[in-house]
Amino acid sequence: MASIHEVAKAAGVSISTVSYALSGKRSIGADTRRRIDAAVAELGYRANAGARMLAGSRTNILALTAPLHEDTYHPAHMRFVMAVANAARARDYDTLLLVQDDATAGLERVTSSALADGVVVLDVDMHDERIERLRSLGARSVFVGIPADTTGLRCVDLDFEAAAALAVDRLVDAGRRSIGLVGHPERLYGRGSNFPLRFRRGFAEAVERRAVLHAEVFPEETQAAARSAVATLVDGLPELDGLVLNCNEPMARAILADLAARGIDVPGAVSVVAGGANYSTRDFAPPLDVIPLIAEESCERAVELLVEAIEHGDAGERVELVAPRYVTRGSVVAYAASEPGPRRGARV
Amino acid sequence: MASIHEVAKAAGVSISTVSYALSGKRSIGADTRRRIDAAVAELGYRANAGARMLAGSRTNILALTAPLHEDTYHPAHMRFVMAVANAARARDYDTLLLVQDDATAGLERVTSSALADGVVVLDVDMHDERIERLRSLGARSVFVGIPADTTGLRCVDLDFEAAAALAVDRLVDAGRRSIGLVGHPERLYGRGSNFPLRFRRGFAEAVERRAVLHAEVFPEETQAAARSAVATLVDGLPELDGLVLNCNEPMARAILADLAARGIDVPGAVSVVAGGANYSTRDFAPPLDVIPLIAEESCERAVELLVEAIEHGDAGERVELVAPRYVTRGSVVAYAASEPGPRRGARV
DNA sequence: GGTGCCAGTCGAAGCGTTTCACCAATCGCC
DNA sequence: GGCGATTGGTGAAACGCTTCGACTGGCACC
Repeated sequence: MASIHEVAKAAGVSISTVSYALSGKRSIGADTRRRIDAAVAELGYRANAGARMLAGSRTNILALTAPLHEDTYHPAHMRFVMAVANAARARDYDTLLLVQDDATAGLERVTSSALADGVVVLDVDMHDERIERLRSLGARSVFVGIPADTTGLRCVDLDFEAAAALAVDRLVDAGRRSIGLVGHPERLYGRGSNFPLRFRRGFAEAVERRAVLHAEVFPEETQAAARSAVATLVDGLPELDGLVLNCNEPMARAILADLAARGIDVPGAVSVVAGGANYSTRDFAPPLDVIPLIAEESCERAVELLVEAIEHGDAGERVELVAPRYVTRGSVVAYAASEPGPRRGARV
Repeated sequence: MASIHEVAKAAGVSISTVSYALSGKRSIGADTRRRIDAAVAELGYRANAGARMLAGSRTNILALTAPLHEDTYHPAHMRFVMAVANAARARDYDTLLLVQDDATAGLERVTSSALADGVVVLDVDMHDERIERLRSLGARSVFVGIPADTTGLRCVDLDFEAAAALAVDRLVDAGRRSIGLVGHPERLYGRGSNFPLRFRRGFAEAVERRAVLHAEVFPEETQAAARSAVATLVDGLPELDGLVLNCNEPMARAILADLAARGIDVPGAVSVVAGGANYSTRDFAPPLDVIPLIAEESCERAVELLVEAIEHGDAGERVELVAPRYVTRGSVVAYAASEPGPRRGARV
């Protein structure tokens, strides 16, 4: 309510002095500064946002475009939204939420009305319509996820290919030679949500490179599909002794439950790793080794990049892949020395 | 980028005419309007947000304060956030997200800098610290949830007491006489998230009023707790033939699974209703009758109330309870005529 | 043919900042 | 002791919009 004018009067200085004292863009005498601080505290002064935007041509607001697809996994989505908002706040930015149809349409509004200084793009599709939109608007933006064509784009994401490779490597290093992949439902790969695709590619390359047997399944998100997925793997890969999970939490649990029901010992007979998982595997039975997908990590880096671009006018293209980290919880073990053969022994 | 000045020049009219044409606050000649519209389209004009805020002293932004407690159920939380953002957009408002510690601290910032026109408060505690904060800031706000003291507050929420009563009534009307309640973990009632409390109270009153046997359990969110909860109910209420669920989805599933494991037939032996549920019960086995907690309903009404207050300066206090709706899916049935006795018969 | 009214248009005064250009005093240095 | 640099301060010009008051024709009415 109080304006900078009143603060200036109360402190006995000019308006511009108050502005400089508050922004820190010029040095201010110690005494003057004290009087200004006192006046600000006294009056509970807070710069008017609209005036600041108008004069400063900066809003300190980031738009967050977060559509919700039918197949979006809500808890994960939530984490990313929160993570962006927190990262923004840490750099003194507020976050404007663009959801549903407005996730695309709203870009024009907030961008060309200069409501937001930049845009954080969540849940990126391979050929995302927001890419073109943002390009034509000339808006500063950062993508959390990697679309097909990244020219001119700022992107951050977990390195899913490396994550898949890491999972395979650990299993192979533990002596596993027949490795299955449980991926997302097939249709996801079509639509072009791209991380499943990258993980899948990473897996394919890794099993090739390590020259091990392998099989892949992409079950729908039902218990029945989980069961038949396990059946497919076991039938198709009789020596199955390693499993990489790149699916949602309920599916991961269902797979484990089915393994247990079949009397397949984890990790003895089949060692298991969850890769690119946005959930905790600590309370799984057994707790799973995991290469986590940490929302905070990607989002913080993304916001950092965007804010840098906004404040220092950095141009351009940049794709940053966050290196995967392996968390051991005991679900991958080497074969016991006394038991050189694979699963068959343990199975009985 | 283009300013109103350029639009005015292009249309051959004055700035104020453009402003009036765009806001509709004064009538405009048909021809003038046409020229202005053409110029706007041509130039891709969009009013500068900062300037508009400054001059109009309205921002068309709603702040959404949505802290995430440890025990917040993410998917539900997500729904409410989305619902608010959508409702706001439908009324031409944008949504600024205030999360975590900023959920409280940010209120001062966005409010006294006139960044937001009003505040939507989510996840309301019985004695929420944001209440005092908002009161002292004199900010327009609406609470989705009902705190202990509602004087001077605008609140909207599902009528959980009525929901509980409705659940009990349906069971009793179906001839059920021994009704159990599965609530939230005990600590939730202490902390003062208030809807569990209201549901619990509604249940207590209803079973009293209908004079039926009853028991209540408040399991932690684990499978083991679910099992022991069922055990407690069955032991404490040997004739148990009706069950009201006011818990999260995983717990509800776990309870059903345990009933099945015990060979207790749903709905024959025990009829079940989920009350105030924020999840779908359609794919449950069996699908459950439900009194849904619909985020969109509460949030839309809340935003409507808030926007009304902002735009028409409506003052004050108002508590609106959304009437519960009962959705039948077949998990509540009357006893078969041939089988007057309760559960025992069906159990064998 | 006044009088009053209304629709349509305009000019200009804010709104509350930031920032540029300018000035005065002080300081260090040869 | 004179000169340039530095420090701390000021006034005023933007920034791009909304809105008030004033103005002008045209129209209806008696």
